[in-house]
Amino acid sequence: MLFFCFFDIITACFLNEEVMAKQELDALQSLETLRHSASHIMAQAILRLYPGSKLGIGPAIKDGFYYDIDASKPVTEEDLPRIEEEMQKIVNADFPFSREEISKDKAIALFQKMGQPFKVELLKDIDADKVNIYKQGEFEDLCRGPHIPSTKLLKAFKLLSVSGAYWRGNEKNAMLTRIYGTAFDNPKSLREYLTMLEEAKKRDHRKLGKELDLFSFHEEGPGLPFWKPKGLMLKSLLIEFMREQHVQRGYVEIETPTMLRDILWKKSGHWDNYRENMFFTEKDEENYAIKPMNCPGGLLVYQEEMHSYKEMPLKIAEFGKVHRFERSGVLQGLFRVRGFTQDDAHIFATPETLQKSVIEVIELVDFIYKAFGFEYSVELSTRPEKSMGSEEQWEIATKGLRNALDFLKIDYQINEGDGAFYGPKIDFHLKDAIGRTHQCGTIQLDMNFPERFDLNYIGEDGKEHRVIMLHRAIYGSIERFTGILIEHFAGKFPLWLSPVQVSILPVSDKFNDYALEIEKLLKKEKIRINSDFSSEKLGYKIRKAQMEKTPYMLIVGEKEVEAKTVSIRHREKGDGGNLKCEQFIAQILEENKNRS
RNA sequence: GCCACUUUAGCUCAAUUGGUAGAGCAGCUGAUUUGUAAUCAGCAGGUUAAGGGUUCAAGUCCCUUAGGUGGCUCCA
Repeated sequence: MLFFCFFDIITACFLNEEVMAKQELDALQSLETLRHSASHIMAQAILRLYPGSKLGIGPAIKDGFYYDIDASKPVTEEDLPRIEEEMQKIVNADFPFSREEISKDKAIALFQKMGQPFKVELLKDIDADKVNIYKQGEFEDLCRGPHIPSTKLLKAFKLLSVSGAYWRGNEKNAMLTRIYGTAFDNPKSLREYLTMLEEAKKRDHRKLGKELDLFSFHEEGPGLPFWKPKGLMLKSLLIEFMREQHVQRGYVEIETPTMLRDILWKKSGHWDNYRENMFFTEKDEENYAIKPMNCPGGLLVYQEEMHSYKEMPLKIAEFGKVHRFERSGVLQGLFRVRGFTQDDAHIFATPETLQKSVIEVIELVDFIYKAFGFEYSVELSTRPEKSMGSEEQWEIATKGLRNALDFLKIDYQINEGDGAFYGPKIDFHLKDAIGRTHQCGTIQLDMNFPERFDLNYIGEDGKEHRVIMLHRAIYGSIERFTGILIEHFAGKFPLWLSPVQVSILPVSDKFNDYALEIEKLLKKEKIRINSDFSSEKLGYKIRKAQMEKTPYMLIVGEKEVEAKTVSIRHREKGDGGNLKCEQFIAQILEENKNRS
């Protein structure tokens, strides 16, 4: 079908048969090609409007494309419409994309002459004799291709934002201007994508956090969230949910100090490897570090006594508040903060109990994520270049994780060389209501700490053995997870998570007493309620409760007082008729219990 | 940290080319006693993020600081 018209002609001829075979993949590929061509067209437009600009790279990315440019004049978001107009002219001109293969030396000379130093630098790094030059109209660019046959095929595009980006991502290099855009093969898809972006903006947890009065930030503490009553309720409920699971699954819980002397951090290796990200404080000539992780403190607890293989796996949880110095530019709402609570746990295992322990954690992750309606994907990361331990240790450790995944028949992707320096790990990426993914849960096998802290247990043979240690977090950062939940539910939390579950709305203050009676009954059942005794009309009270996204509204007036009932209004289903108060309580308790 | 943008009442936003800072909502007071998404009236609310400069005159132009937003290899 339409697929190959998006390929550059030569490639298309080559791939013709295969293309037919793998339509889906090729649809993706054609979109990628289209976007890549869009980035070339944008570069052409920019060179027209900003002559003398130097081009970096301009790839297609997941949802669009970008081009990095050292612009001759600063480019701001206000300039984007003009650039779009110029791009449209290029599209209308129907320039064919043509490919030419030339020698690398010739290409270097060509781009030198064109005054494109970044391209020259790229060329010098290319390990081939021949390179491709793509041309459309007066514009030519070094490019692997493929491209669409003609500029006219770019039917739906939009430039989105301008930002800074270091040349080749290195802070020591020049800062270029990166212009982001997106393109689709039809206007409808583009519209849908832009609508999705709008939708994402509406459910931005920073916006909803303010509107729903959940949390705040202050200049006095950049990256340090303040939890307000309703937000803290959310956070506490998440912790409570996890604690219930801990009890079910044989965890114990501890709490270790927020700050500990530097000697600990020197021993743990944080002093050498993580100091840049830590906060420090000093008193009586002693240096203290505010903990960026809970593990070293937890290890001191482990070390307090002898451990037997009989207690393994030993599962020690800690909802620890950690602080990390994140660079000011990377802070982002609750997603990236400097102080956060982890649902941390350390599991100490023997080689015999390792696999079982991993399986248990994976099952817990599955249970928790499903409770929120998240789908998720799993990644296994293996030994990186710079790492500690023997090949054999890594082999056993990685196999332990892999066997657990295989045992549970879980699909996972392998990230070769992406593990931590101290061990392999399994990461969980959850998918939210509008298709975005977030990395949250992690299981990391640690071969470093048991060595450094000489952590042992007494085996069946009466001898000391090195213990195996797992770090695990399921929410990850509770702050971040809360942010994700806010966006996932767009602020409409399920009943069990709603800070206010029921609003009681008397039709007029004549019925306040009856409302108070109902309130009492609900409070007894620990239902979180909020009554509106203001002298406003019912419509106003409903609107207010509705905007606060309260799941249930109970309207009480003359009819209800007489019949001893409540009129139920659900935030989405609307008027739900009248029920006896006890009936409503039974219903809501059931819903609450099921976390549905 | 770096690049660009940004910061006006508690919140959302106005304020011609530089010429006395406004509105809605929220708050408070009063009236109203209300039936499924906003009752009416009045009051109060600001060193325009902070500091400096240019100017007869700065919310508006320039500089510094702080906060926020979008980004900072998804590798021709």
